[in-house]
Amino acid sequence: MSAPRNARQRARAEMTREITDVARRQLASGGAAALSLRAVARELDMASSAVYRYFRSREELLTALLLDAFHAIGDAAETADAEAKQACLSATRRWVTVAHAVREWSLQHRHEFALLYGTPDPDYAAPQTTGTAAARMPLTFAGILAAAQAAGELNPVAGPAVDETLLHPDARALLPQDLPVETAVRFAAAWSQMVGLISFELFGHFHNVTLDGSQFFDHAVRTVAAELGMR
Amino acid sequence: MSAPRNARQRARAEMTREITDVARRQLASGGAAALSLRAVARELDMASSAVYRYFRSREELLTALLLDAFHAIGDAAETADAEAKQACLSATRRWVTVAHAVREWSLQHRHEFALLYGTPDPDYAAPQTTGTAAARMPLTFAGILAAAQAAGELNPVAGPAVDETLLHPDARALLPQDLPVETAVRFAAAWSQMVGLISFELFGHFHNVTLDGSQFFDHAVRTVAAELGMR
DNA sequence: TGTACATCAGTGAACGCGCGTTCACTGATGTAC
DNA sequence: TGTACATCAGTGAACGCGCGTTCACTGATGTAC
Repeated sequence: MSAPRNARQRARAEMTREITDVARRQLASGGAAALSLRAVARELDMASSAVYRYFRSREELLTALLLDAFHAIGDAAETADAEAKQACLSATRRWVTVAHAVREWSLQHRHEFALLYGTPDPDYAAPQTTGTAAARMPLTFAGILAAAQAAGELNPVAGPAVDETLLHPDARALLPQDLPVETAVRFAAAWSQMVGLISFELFGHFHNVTLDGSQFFDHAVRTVAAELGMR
Repeated sequence: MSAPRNARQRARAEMTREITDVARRQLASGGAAALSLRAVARELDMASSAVYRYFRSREELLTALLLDAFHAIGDAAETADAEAKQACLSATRRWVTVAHAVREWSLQHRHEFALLYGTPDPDYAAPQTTGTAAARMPLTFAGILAAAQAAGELNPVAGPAVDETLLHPDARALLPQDLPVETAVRFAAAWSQMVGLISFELFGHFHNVTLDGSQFFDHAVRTVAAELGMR
């Protein structure tokens, strides 16, 4: 992962970037199913076989796009959170701000969002380990909750008791160890429901539900944040 | 829509059913993208062109499957609700029971669920009007909320004020006119979040969140029901 | 009841399309002496 | 600095695949007289 040393390596890095850029555009306009190596090569005026110098298969190219997208949505969340933090917003308002940023990114990158959180492509087995990329967005929300707790601004929530084993250790690890497990479970549900809401809107299932997706989302997210016990 | 009169019409009805059955099986095993008229014809030992006597295009066949699936998930919800009603369960328990029934159907029919609530297929424009089919499942939940209200067992919910225009008239129409708009909005959000949770689990995004999808879902749905003000 | 005609299910070949991937190759860039 | 060899980007043809849809046709079923 060191910097490219000579002309050949620089050219290689640039070509790789051009290929993923074109591929991302094609993904954006027609979804993962519409992404074809041949079409990418065509747009770059090269033989389709040449792409194989850069990616061993269509699957490997898709994986690169998947990782990029995880980082992009993570960036969107982190950037919005940094601004919210600087503006000294309350935990609830930070949460809502970041949620809107994630929704906006998703609206502007529907097919990339679909690649991350939509119906999986039966012909494409997403890699088991997406490293830290996939965790960045949820981790941003976890950070907000953690900050609220650290500041002693987290009200305990009422609700059914839950078992420690309900949460996956990986999910538990995102959150402070001293956070009550009830709150941790609520957090996981809140995050899932938020992403679920975005899917719903993106995939067109809101047409008969609300006339104002943004306001509806705002309301839902605000409610969820309150129920997490944040101020 | 009258009963078939003669042998030819009976044969036609039966053949149509056979085609949709085979198509549904193929949809179930590989998703909408993997459904091909040629494969269906092959499985039925007929020329691929023969299918065109029954469906004018692949799209028309998919639409038939879509409608079937809406009815099937509606059936699952209504059947569970009828049992819950007969067992005189509380509104909350009715809600949770039906939610589990919907989840179970979805787990057993992943690809059909994906057709209804997953990433839309760019090559397939789902019909604008799915008639009453699509409404059956949400309507079942609306009925539970309405019954709770009619019985005076609905606590008012606290939360941000909302505008009447936030909800689509179609969604509003599912619910009693005298239901507070705040509750109506919460209902819409609750239903969307529930379907969103199911998508999430089905599409494999829960692997790192929970170890027990059913229990996690139970917890989330129970919480949501409580927040709707049901007992 | 029988005949003439219309309807319609099903056939098989064909059209035109695009895909992922492989392979032997050419020619340019990089490296070791 | 120059030469010999190795590395590697890119080419173009080919393989093998499957798809949706159309079309002229055959032969069976249904209908009107």
